[in-house]
Amino acid sequence: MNDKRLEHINISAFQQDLLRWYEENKRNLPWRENNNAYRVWVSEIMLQQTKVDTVIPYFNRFMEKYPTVYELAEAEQQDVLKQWEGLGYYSRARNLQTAVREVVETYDGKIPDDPKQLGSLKGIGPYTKGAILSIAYNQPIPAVDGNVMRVFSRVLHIEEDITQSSTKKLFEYYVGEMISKEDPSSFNQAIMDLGATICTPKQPLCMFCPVMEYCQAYVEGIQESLPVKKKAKKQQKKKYIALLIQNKEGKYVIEKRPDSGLLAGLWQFPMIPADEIVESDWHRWLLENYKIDAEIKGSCTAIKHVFSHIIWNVDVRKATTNQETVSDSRLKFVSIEELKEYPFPVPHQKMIPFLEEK
DNA sequence: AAGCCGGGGTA
DNA sequence: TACCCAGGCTT
Repeated sequence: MNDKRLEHINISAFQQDLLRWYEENKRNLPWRENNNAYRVWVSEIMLQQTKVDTVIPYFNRFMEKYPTVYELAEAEQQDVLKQWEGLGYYSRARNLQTAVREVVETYDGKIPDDPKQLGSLKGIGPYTKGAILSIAYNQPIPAVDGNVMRVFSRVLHIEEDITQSSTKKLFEYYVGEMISKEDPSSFNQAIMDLGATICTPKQPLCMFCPVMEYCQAYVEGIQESLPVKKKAKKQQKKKYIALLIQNKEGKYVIEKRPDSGLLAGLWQFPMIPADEIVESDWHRWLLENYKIDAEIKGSCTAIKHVFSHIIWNVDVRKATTNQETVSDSRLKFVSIEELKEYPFPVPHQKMIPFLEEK
């Protein structure tokens, strides 16, 4: 391999300075109370593309409701999604439960410490596999995420585009060379803490960095221009009309989204794709697609919601119907109280306060 | 390799 | 706005 970047660095001294800093400065986080593999696993899934502060309350609630793999394995998927409501990337929740069920059935409830077995579980990719093996089982395996690539792109002056999959393998190689064989758990977590608190994306606090003397980018004064990352393309915009359809019993129509794709398995208020359907056709379109005959009223609020790859602009309108039942099995009439038991995506949660309003 | 998949926080 | 975040799955 290409070890030029490692020639100038004293790996053992780097490890020592990093680990000493970590011991004194590590963050006090709920999933660090112990190294229980299930807790590590759940935390790592929740932390995918999600900040620590966002995860903490979800993690605590989740652990209270599902303390071990057995409670989670036996839960209803809709209840798990309700626990995940607002956290995003809902396939994480579905995959986690699928994997937990496999652990219960195939491994007698014990989370595998074998890399091949662990990595074959649904939702456990290269990063999460490395994180669980190192943190829970103290195996010297890299756990390369965006944080780690940022830190090492600077320490080793690596200019490869970190959005490329080949680049991730390069970092896995280097971390494999650098990781402490005595305390891989602390090493991996130390890099994460360093990336989150000091080696930040913008204006890194190099003055407080425990490994600044080993950092090639700092020596060259180019830490702000690393890592190199290709720009993401802009999101496409989509317009919808969301309908709060009330019947004479005061109940509202909600709809379960398909089992795959965006917001899979979550519930929402019926939506008309306003890019495709002109206003004069709304009533007919609703009748044909939802089998609901409703009188659509004026707009009561507008909601903009930015996803990673789409932007929704939703015009929310009240509507009334004389129907008391719906023929489509993905549809339901529910009271405002009942509605709160269903998992809703955030943009639709924001519509709920407008239900009671007159 | 590129696209899909949420939501919140920051400069 | 734009960018970022303890990524993985599908195509």
